[in-house]
Amino acid sequence: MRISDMIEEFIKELFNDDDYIEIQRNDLAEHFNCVPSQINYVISTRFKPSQGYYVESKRGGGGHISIRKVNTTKSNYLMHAISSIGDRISSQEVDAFLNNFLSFDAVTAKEAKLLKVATSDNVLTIPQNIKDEIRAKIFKNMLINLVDD
Amino acid sequence: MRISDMIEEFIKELFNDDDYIEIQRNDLAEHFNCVPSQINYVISTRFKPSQGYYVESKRGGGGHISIRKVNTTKSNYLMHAISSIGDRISSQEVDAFLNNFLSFDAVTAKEAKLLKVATSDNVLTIPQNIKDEIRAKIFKNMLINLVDD
DNA sequence: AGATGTAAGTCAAAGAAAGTCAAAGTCAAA
DNA sequence: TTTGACTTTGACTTTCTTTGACTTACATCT
Repeated sequence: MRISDMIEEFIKELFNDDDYIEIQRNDLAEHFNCVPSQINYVISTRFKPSQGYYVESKRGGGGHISIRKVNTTKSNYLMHAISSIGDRISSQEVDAFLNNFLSFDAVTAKEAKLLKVATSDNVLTIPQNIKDEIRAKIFKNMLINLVDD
Repeated sequence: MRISDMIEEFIKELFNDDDYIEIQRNDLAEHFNCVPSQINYVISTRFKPSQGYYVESKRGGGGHISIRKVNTTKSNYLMHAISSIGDRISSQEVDAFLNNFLSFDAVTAKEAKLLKVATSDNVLTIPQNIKDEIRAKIFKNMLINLVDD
């Protein structure tokens, strides 16, 4: 397992029932025996706003990185997500959305699987320049069908 | 015996009782003393949805190829349909399939809706010459994920 | 205020895997 | 014996991760 994945997992476990945590970048890096900037990498790839997290930080003495889980109500969740998706989306971003949808029970596991497959890179073997655009269309249109039923 | 056949066999043996495996492309290539792209060849010719497999992969450090197998022993209705679909399919044909699936209760109404949307002409705004091909890929890959075993 | 130490941020290079595509090879069937 | 489908190979590309040198911001103590 990649070190980044372990760090991600570790951070996610820190949210115990709370929706807010603070971490020390250097401590965490030391704990995982990696360079501090690896923490930044993990945060910027796995705790983006599109993944349902809001991150702030403070430098200097007593500095820290704080991460807040943004939660919206289940009912608004999908609609909100749909409108936040632009004209293009990568498959990693789709994954991130799906993880959130699942943790908020906004979709079922089976639905998530279908959403993922229909938008996956392996399946969407079309030219790069239109891939993310088509993916966004498929994704959004499928999601619309999952809103209120 | 062809090297591709040996690789195919080897991979199939990795599913021990499980229906999910992860492989390292380079390791496997080394094990068989072949170029890594040979693995891609084997996977794309022998582990297609019509053969009951769903494939995903990740590049970069810690990357891998994952293959999920659908248990087709009880000659599932959907499975049968999947293998009957060729490399291309029109949206009318999709509709016909969906109607059948629904009347046989092979999929739920919601699932049918998702299948339809993901493969519809309105959503799949890509060049005519590849449209039916991509539609077939999306359709088959979604279906393989609905086959429950 | 200025100096000093403590944290976090940035960015690009290096490394690790997998993907693509087309040329060349093989082999059986027509 | 030619053809065409299938296989093998390798050069090149893309994606993701790890690492480290350097920068910026904040806090505290003279």
